Amino acid sequence: MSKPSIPKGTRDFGPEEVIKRNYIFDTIRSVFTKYAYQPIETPTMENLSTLTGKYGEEGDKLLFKVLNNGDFLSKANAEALAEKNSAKLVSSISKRGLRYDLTVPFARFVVMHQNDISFPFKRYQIQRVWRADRPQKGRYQEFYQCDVDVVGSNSLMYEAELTQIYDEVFAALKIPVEIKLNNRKILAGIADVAGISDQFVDMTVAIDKLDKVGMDGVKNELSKREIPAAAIAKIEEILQTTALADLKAKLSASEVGIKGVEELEQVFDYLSSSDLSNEVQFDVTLARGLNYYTGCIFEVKAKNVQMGSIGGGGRYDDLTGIFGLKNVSGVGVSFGAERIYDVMEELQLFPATAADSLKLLFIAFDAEAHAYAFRCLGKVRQAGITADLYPEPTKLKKQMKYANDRRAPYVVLIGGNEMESGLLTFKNMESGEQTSVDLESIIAQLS
RNA sequence: GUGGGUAUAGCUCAGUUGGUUAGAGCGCUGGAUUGUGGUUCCAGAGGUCGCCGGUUCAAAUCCGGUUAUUCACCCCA
Repeated sequence: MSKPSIPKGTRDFGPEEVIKRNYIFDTIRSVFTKYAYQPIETPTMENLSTLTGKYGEEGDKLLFKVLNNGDFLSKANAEALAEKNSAKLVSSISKRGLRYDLTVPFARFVVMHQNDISFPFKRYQIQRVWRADRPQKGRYQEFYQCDVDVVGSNSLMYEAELTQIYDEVFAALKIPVEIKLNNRKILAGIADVAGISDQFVDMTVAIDKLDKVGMDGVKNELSKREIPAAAIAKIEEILQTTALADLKAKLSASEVGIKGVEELEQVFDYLSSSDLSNEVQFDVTLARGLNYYTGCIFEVKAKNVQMGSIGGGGRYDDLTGIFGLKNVSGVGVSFGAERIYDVMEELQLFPATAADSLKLLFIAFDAEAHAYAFRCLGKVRQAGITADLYPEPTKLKKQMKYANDRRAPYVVLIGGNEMESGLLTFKNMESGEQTSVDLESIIAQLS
């Protein structure tokens, strides 16, 4: 007999974990709702054509494809099959794939329902996504994303609003964080000033690693990507800048760079009067790998913990363009629920929840008492108390052990004496004390 | 896609230069206690040593392959 298992990169969640995870999702959801974002859900599967080509060449490889139903092989591309060319074969045997993120399905959703949507459209979405990546610590093939986006407005008010959302969620979860802001236009300005506009992407990929490899590592990466030494020196100089005002002077030669600085200034202006619990700061070294971002970019890091970012996002000017709807700007951020969970576990921030899973367990000595206990159980539940009855009047030891394992704080024991007198044996599992009281006073005590 | 680690009881893991009947802790079952759990004591059940092959008188142990899993890199949340 082989042991059962689950696919690589997937996980089971026990009751305790689900309760904790729901605590995170509920907190996030309640903040989203307060800021007037609306929930949507999209299918687990999308048409493969919706997904392919949206995440780069690398991303296409990481898409989970769903095999067509029926006799899919008879319809397969014979040539590709003979060549054993998987990439070429895929389109003829798979027309669907699993969701890779929530942003692309959202763009598809907006385009499909554009006539039913009032813009600006503010939506949030908390669903699972799948990636056929090699799993490693904190990275899975199946995981949740919590996205909140607004499309159909260029207003920088939303950058400020999303910053407030980040601040409020992490304050509610009691995780001290650092919220970092930057603007892709500033990065474009840097490339401009350094004279390497055509190597902009290479530059951002290198800068993005600053946290991990340090300034020397970035310089190394830059020269490996064939960026001239003079440009590297210029980039290094600008990356030392911490104040937005200083940066403006250094980027004066670049129109787009100035624009980026001004945008950020306006965002900070919006935020100036708001009461934030966490540090929000400009960080010129923040780059973010994703290339569809065109304006402000966000990243959140937990303080006092060794952990990558637990949230990120940015503005994208033409998200829906690939699906045929031009000139719709969007801005959104994402919460890394799995990492937030790990951080909260490490900092022991989860509230005690075990008690509500079972408050009172009835234990019966014989069949007659069991029927009696079942009637009591109904009354207790009617009073809104989370209660249960052990399913058979078996040995006390076994029933008590179950109460203990479930961490029930109270137990009611019912046998002949109790049925005769109407006074039930009510036991406090923590102190071990027990008293003889009627059902009504038990209900009164636990309500 | 690239590179490394690991695989022994339900779980976490020991297991000597290759040598009788492969161990521990936890968990499980029973008992001490026929109306009392969490503590304690006693007893018991539970293993194709991932799989296939090779070396050897002899393999959990050495070698090759294979599968699973895990960590790191690329990339990403």
